[in-house]
Parts: sequence; C-alpha cells; structure tokens
Amino acid sequence: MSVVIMREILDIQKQLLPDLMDVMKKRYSILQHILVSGVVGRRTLASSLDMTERVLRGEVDFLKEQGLLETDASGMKISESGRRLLEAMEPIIKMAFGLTDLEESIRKAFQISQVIVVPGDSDTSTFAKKELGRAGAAALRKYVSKDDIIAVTGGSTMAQIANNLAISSKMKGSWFVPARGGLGESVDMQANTIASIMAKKTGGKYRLLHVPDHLGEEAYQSLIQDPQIQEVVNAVRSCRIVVHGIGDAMVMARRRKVDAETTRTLQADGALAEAFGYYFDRQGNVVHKMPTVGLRLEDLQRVEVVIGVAGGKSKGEAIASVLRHGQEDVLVTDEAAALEIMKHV
Amino acid sequence: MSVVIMREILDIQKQLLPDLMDVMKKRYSILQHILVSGVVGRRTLASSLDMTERVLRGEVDFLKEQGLLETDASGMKISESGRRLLEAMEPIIKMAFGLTDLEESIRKAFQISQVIVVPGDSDTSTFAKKELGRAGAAALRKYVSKDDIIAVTGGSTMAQIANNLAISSKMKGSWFVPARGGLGESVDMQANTIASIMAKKTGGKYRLLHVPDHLGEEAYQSLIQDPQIQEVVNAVRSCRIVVHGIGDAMVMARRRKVDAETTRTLQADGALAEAFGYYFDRQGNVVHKMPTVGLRLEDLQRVEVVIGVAGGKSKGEAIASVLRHGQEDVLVTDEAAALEIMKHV
DNA sequence: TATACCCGGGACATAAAACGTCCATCATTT
DNA sequence: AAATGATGGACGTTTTATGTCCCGGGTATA
Repeated sequence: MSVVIMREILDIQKQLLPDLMDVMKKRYSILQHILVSGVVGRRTLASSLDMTERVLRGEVDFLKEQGLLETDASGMKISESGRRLLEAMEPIIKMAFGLTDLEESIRKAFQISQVIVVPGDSDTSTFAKKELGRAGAAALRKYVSKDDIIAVTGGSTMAQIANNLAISSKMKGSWFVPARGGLGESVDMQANTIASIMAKKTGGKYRLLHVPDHLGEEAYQSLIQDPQIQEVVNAVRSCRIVVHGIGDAMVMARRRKVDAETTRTLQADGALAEAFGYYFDRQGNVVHKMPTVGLRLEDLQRVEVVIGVAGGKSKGEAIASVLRHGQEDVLVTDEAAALEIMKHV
Repeated sequence: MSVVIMREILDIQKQLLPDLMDVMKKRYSILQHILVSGVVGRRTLASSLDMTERVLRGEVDFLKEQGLLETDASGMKISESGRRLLEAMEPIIKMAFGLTDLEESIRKAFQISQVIVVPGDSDTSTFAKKELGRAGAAALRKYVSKDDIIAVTGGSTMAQIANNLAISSKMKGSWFVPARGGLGESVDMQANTIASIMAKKTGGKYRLLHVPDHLGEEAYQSLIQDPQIQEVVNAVRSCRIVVHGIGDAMVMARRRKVDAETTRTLQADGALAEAFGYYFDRQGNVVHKMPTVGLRLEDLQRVEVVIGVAGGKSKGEAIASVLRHGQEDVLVTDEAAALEIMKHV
C-alpha cells in the first residue's frame, strides 16, 4: 500500500528530475558503505565503490556539510543523523532499485542496450499493464527522431502504448505503419488500427496495409504487385524503429485461428514465442513464420531500434526466447516477467 | 496517511538532495507559469520568473525533451502530460515548499538572516516538538565554528535541542554556558543542566553559573564579586552564539514563581513574551528583566549569532514580539507558530 | 498589403564548476 | 622511530553552464 504511494511520488518526481534516482542511489551507497565499514578512508572507499577519488570527495564534502557523516584524521564515519537517514531510506531504496538491478541483469545477460522494468504483474494487475503502456510510450518517445518511420505490431500491450502516447512535436513528422499484414485479431488490437491510433495521438501520419490472411497463392502474388501496397511495404521495410509485442506461441496460434496441421507442426518444433509474425523456439530459432507481407526478419538487421514490449509472468519464458534470438535493442517489461526471464538465462 | 509517507520521502530528499529539490521547484514553477500564461514567449517568461533568458532556455529545452511542453513559432505552451504532471505535483510541491514560503515571509517581515519552519504544532504533537529540537540542533551545528562560546537558556525546547545534538569534531572545542543565572524551573530544564548536557553530547566543555533567585542585594553583590563567578559571567558576555527559547510572559512568570506584585506590573505593562530573562511587550519593548546575572540585553548587540527556538500555536504571538525587538539572527519554529507569527506582522 | 514586433533556435566567447592528480601534514600503529 | 594511511589544500585541465547577439520566420496591426 504505502509502497504504491512511494513509487507514485518518485515516478512523478522522476519526470522533472530524471537523474534523481542516480544521485540518490550514489549518495545512499556511499553512506551505506561507510556505515558497514565503521571508519574508512577516502581512497579505500573510492575503490570499493568504483568511483574516482575526486568525485567521491565531492560527495563526501557534501554529506559532511549536511551533517550526515563526520571526518577526522583517522577517516570518515557515519553520524547519528546519517544513521537515522539510512534507516529511513532503506525501504525506498529497496523498492526503487530492486527493479533497477533486475533491469541491469537482463541487459547484461542478453546484451540489450536498454531494459525497463515496471512494477507488478500484467497478468493479474491492470495497473501494471497500464504502467507497461506508459513505459513503452516513454521508450518510444526517447528513441524517435524527426521524420522516422515506425513499424508497430498489434496486441493489447501495443494498444496500451498507443493509449499513452501524446501529441509531440518530435513525432509530428513520423510515419506509423503496421509491421506485418492483417491478422485475425479483433479490430481494435490489429496492427493497422494501432498504427492509426498512434498517428492520431502524436500528430504523426500513417499508412495501412490490408492483406487478408489465408490468401491463395495467386491472389497473394497479384496483391503484392499492387503499387499502393508495394509502396507501404517498402516503407515498412525501410523503417528505423520497430515497436512490437511478444506473445506465447500457442496462445497466438489459437487467436489467429491457425489450422490444426500448422499448430501440430509448431508444437513439434517447440515453438514458444511469437513476435511480428515469427515463431521462436526456446533457443531463439525461428521455427515458423506467418504467411503475409511486411517486415521480414532480415530487415530487422538494418532497423536501428527494435523495441519489444511485453509483461506478465506467463510471458516470461516467451520473452526470454525472443531475446535469445538477439535482435532486440530495447525491452520494456514488468517485474513478474522479468523475474521469469532471469530464470531462463 | 499517504501524507505522512509523502512528508517522510520529501524530508529524506531534502537532507540527501537539497540541490535537486531546488531544481524541482524551479522546473515546477516554469511549467506552472506556462500553464497560466497559455502561450508565452521565452523572454517574457524569463523576466516574469526573474531568470536570465539563457538559463530559462536550458530548462525549457529540458522540459521539451521530457515532452512536458511544446513550442512553435508563436511561443511555448504546456502539453497534455505536462498538465497532468503539474496536477500530480501540486501536493508534493506544496508540502515540500509550503514551509519554505512561510520561512521566506517571516524572514523578510522581520529582517532575519534565516528562518526554519518544521511541520506540525508543538502544542499538540510531540513529534513536532522533537522535530523542532532536531532543526534547532542542526541550526546550531551550522553556525558553530571552532572554539566558540555558546550561551544557552533553559526550557523544554532547549532540552529537546540538547537531546538531538551529537558528537561532532566541529564542536569539540566549544564552551557551553548558561545565558543567565539560576531559574526556578525544574532541574532538568534549567540552563545549567542543558549547557552541561549539550557539552557532553557534543564532546564540548561547559561552565555553570549557580546564582539562586531572590537573593538579597548584599548577598548578590558579594556573589558577583566572586572570581569564579566573574570568570563565567565574562565568558557568557563574550559569547559568539546564543541559543534561547521563547515563552509566553505569564506562563514563564508563573513557572518562575514571580511574586504577585511583579506579575501585576507585567500585566499592566502588557508583557507578552519572555526570552533569556527579559520580558517583551507586543511592540518588542523590554518591560521587565529578571534579577540575576549573566547575558545582558546590550551584550546581544555584539553577539554574532542569536538563535531563537520556539514552537506551538500558543507561542506565535510571543515569538512575534521577540522578533520585533530585532535582535534575532536565526529563528527555528514550527508551522503552527509560524502561521500565528504571520498574523502579527 | 506593408510593417513592426515577438517568437524559437543557432552561434560563440566567457565564466564557472567538476575533475584528475599530486603533495603537505598529521595521527596511529608497528 | 619509522611506516602507513588518513584528510585537506592546491592547481592545471576539461567539461558544463551562462550571457549575449543575431537570424529567419510567423503574426498581429496599421
């Protein structure tokens, strides 16, 4: 309960002071180290905290000024009010940096440039799901630049991201396009719908790609010859940013009404995860792809920013599979999924 | 409930990140101004916020980066998420800086160098009383320098300050002395007791001044001839710092068992407040002084730092009287008293 | 339609802060 | 008594923040 309020306050403040947490953690861990060390010297402490001597000295001077620690010729030690402060801070730090540590572990394990973990479990909490959307939207805004082409997929998570986008001069010139052709999902979670919502919310532009599923080969061939469609497909393939959800393979297969034959194949091949129309096994190998047009796996190589967004304990393993494939640049997930992911490193 | 948590977090942050809190306030008020202005230009805003154009620009660039405001050729305006943030931050800012504003008003109204206001009402909350002690101790620590002589008075607030002092190399060479001779108060709140506690807590030294009340003139004269006593009195009069409580005149008179005759005089003269043995009326004039040795009013002129500490709604008017006398350099009080004080400007 | 005004943003020299590095001096321990 | 390890001062260098000016472009007004 109080944790929620705490987190809320910090989240609000982080918008105005993004480096708030960094500074807080730095100063906290200095005090913390001094507390456990009893009396300690500047150089010793600097190396144990992996800081240069000079910058540690700056912080120590500050902390001394605040009366949180004391120095004498034998070294530094924590003061009474410093000890009290540390005690009061513990829950805050633990809450705020439990997730940060998770982020860091995942980032290192899969060699991703950024990982964002929001609190909670999207499977059971709609609040967590909304948070995921907010964080996803923030991540997208961070990476977008003038006049980008942004390819997006469908799904409830992506819909949540669209929900949390706001008008922004940065995205005014951007194009939103669906990463792949039509899916058998409900309309308001289709990639097409989401691309258009995102464009409307941000003030950007959009192009749609309506390619029905289960098309016969000849109808398919003539469709992709269509100049209109080709134009969109080319735009999709030359996108700079991809934002996509990640799903459980079997769940997605069912939702897309994949025929029994294919489902069996998927199962036999150990398909675990689905993302932008591709199915992945535990090792991150592609075992199947959805028969439609749009972004191909080989295009991903050239895409500058691939942002995967998915949460919920049940998706943890699927997310790990996709990460293992090694094309992701940014992962946005929730606490429950993150913990699952770490079980599969 | 949540208010308590919020205050706790902010309190921690104020200790650990005072500089960032200022930045937070700055950015908040920029957004705030833009909100009420609708669309506004950089230069206009800069002058209205009393900032230079360049530094405002830096902040605006940051806020734009965060997606909190938008700019076009006609000027800047707040974005949707900016508006939401502003709304969410209002209670935080109010809590974090409401007291700061009070401090500033009192500081200006009475021309004091520093005012510190802690939350709450010492009359009704022991927590507020403790806070007052903590803040008083912090103020003393701030102003003390090597080998100072510090004169202190008695009273429960001063006892609370003594409680919150901690060993400190800064105060190791300091002398603590009682500002005036003995009072008819209970032993553990007498100036003598408090001076000795403070010395013990900080690692400093102390001298006591035992001059019984209601001494006959001849006994008094012979007492103040005593070299031991003279030495202490001289120390007191040459002190660099004074820390004193402030009381309601009538309450103090009763507590000191002042005789009925004097009490009537006090009432007739409009005595409202008492501090270091002097009684003040509403205009800050001295209407009576306690017959004992020690710090005289004329010594105060020379004293470099006079720190007054008192809180509680009931003491507001008394504090205002003493402030009006115009010898205070630092005031430490609580929210309830501060609000009362502001009614008497 | 012409004009005067205010806008954001680019540019750049300069002031200020942060930082890396070295050293003098002091207390404590061996 | 020497050696170790501590703080705090000093100083040159690098990075950041700031003051200032100007430009091209919208906008409201005459």
